[in-house]
Amino acid sequence: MDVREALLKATIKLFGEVGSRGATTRLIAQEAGVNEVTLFRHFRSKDELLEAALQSLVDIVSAKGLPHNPVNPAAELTEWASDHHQQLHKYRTLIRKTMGEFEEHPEMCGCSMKASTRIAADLADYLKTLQLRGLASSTWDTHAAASVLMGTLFSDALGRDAMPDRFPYSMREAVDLYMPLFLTAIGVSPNSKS
Amino acid sequence: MDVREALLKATIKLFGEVGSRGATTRLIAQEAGVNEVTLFRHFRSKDELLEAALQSLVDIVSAKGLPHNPVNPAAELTEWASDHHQQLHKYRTLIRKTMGEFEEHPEMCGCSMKASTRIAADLADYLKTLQLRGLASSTWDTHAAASVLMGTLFSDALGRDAMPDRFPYSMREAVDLYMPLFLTAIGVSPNSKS
DNA sequence: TTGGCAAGCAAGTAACCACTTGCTTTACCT
DNA sequence: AGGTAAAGCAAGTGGTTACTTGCTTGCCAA
Repeated sequence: MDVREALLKATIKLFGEVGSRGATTRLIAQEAGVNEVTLFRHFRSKDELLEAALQSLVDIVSAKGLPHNPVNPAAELTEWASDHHQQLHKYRTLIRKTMGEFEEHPEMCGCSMKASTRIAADLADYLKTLQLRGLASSTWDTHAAASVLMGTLFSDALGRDAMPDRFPYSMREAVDLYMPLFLTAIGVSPNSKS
Repeated sequence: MDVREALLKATIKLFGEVGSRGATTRLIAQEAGVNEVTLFRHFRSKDELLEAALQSLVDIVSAKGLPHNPVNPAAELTEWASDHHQQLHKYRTLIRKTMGEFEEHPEMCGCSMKASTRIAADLADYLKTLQLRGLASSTWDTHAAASVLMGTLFSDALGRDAMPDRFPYSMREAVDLYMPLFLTAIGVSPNSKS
C-alpha cells in the first residue's frame, strides 16, 4: 500500500486519540509501519502532514445531501438526520480534538469548519424550500432552525460517551426522539407518508 | 493576594488558551507572577494543579436555576436559556479544550461533565413539571427535549466564533430565534405573559 | 535580636520533541 | 547485470519539558 496514504491514515487515527501534540512523529511513523525519516521525506514538517491528513479526511467524508425537490419532508429530514448523526458520532474524537485546537491551529480546523458550514447551508436551503412550498410553517428563521437540528445532533453525538446520564436512550432511539420535536417546531406533520 | 489562588487563576486562563500541554509550568508561573519553583511547592505535580484549577472553576460557576413552581413557562425558559447561553459562550475556549482532552484526562473533565449533567437533569425536571401540570404537551420525552434546547445553545455558543457563516445573527438575537421553535416543539404558547 | 517560614534565584537532570545527516539496503526497470 | 529511486537504519542536534537541588532574601513574631 502507498506510504503516503498510510501516513495520512495513521496521522488521523493518532490525532483523534491524543491530539496534535500527543501525535508525535515517532508514533505516527510507527503506526504507519514506516521509518520516522521516511515521514520527513514525504512531508516537509509535522504541520504540513497534519494539514494534509485533515484535508484528506474532509475530502473523504462527504455527507449524503438532502433532495432538491422535497416530497416527504418528515421522512427525508429523518433520514438525513440519522445519517448526519452517525457521521458525527463516528468522528467524535477527531471533532473534539479539532475544536480543542481551534485557537492554536485555526488554518487546520478551517477545512472541517467549512464542511460543517456547507452542510448547514444545505439544510437551511432545504428548509427554505419547505417554507416556500407551504410544506412547513413560515414563522421561523431557516438558519436558526438548521442550528437547532444540527446543534441537537452534534451535542448528542459528541457528549453521549462522556455524559451517559444526559442521554438515557440509545443512539438509534435518539433521532426518533428528536425528530418529532423538530418537525413540530417547524410545522411539519410527523405522520405524513408518500 | 494568595499565591495558590493566583496559580489556579493563571492555570485556568492558560488552559483555556493553549490546552494542558501548551500550558507549561513556566508559563503558568509567569502568568501568576511567581517563580516556577514556588508552583511545585504548592502542588506536587502539574496534573495536581490542573485538577485543582478545574475543580475550583466548577465550584465558582453555578448557573441560575429554574423555578420549582412554573408560573410563566415561556418567560422562565427564555431567561434560563439566555443565561445558560451566555455562560457557555463565556467559557467556550475552556469547554473546547476540556472536550478535546477528554480521552487523555477523563478524571479532569469528569467534574465539568457532572455539572452539565446536573443542569440537564434540572431542565428535564422542570419540563416534566410542565407536562404534569398541563402547561405543555405530553407527546415528547423530557430528556430528549432538554437535549434539544441545551444542544442548540451549546453548539451555538461554541461554534459561533469558529463558523460565523453558520450563525448569521447576533448572540442576543440567537435565543430569541431559538426559543419560539423550542416552545412550539413542546407545545408551550410563546405569547403567554404573567 | 533571633528564629522560622515562604518565596526567589541559578543551575542542573533526565526525558522527549521535531528534524537532519550519512550511509546501507531493497526493489524494480531496462 | 547494472542503474535508479525509495525506504531503512543509527546517530546526532538543538530545543523544550516537568521537576529537583542548594542556597539566598525578605518578613513577621517571640
